[in-house]
This record gives sequence, C-alpha cells and structure tokens, in this order.
Amino acid sequence: MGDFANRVFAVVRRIPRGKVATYGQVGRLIGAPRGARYVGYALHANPEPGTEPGCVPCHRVVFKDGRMATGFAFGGPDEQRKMLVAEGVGFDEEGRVLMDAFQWDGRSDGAGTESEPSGPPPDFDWKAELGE
DNA sequence: AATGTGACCCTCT
DNA sequence: GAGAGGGCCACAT
Repeated sequence: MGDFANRVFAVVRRIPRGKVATYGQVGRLIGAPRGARYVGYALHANPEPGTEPGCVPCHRVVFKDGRMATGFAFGGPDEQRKMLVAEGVGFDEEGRVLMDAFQWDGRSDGAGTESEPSGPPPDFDWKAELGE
C-alpha cells in the first residue's frame, strides 16, 4: 500500500482509548484536507483491526457528526458502537458519539476542550511513528 | 495514460 | 433548516 495509507494507520493508532477522531480530522492530520474520503479507503485495507495496542482501532474513527460508517463495519455499526461504549465513549439518544466530550484533540488526550481549531492543522510527527 | 471508485467534507441553492 | 452538487485525494484496472 502507499505511504498515505500508512500515515492514516499511524494516526489512527495514535487515537487514545476512550476517544474518537473524525475522518476529516485524520485527513487533515496527515495532510489531506480534502482527502478525508481516502482515509476510509485506506482503513478498508486495515491490516490489523482491533482494540489492542499496535492494531489499527478503526472503530474509533467516526463521522464529524459523531455517526459511524453505516453499511460497513467489522460486525456492523452496532458492534462498533458497543466497542466504543466498552472503551468509555458516550453516546446520545440518536446513537451518535458525544464529540464535544470524546473527540480526540490530535495531540494530547487530557485536553477537555475538543474544539477543532479554524487555523492550520497541527504538524504530526508520523516520521517518528513510522520509524523514519 | 486515462478512467472509475471510495468507511467524506464543504458550499451553494 | 434541509437537500443537492462539487471537489479533491490516492489507488486499482
């Protein structure tokens, strides 16, 4: 696979347990603001999905609305939701993730304010992650 | 080399 | 406020 997908995996692996990230956010982190669509495409080639560290927790990647990819998941949206709930992610009555409280910052997991900055995306150091 | 596809997001009407 | 359309990315054929 290409390096792009590799970056996607690196970023997704960086998502801490109990947090979720949006496709668009991941896309911006890897340097593809309009390539969010390919994020899911890359995750489709996910080599090792799972909750354990070292794997690619694609279940922690959801829509910006907090909704998850319906129609395709490693067991259906229901299973994915259960996995997220098991990790401590909160859902609302509509079955969407509470992005205001569980959206990953992209850099640290302790920050409570998960407001996506309007400015430029932060520089992510995937080179170190990929072992460059 | 060109065309088609895809787990999306933003903007306009 | 809701719906429709466009766009750009990388990968596969």
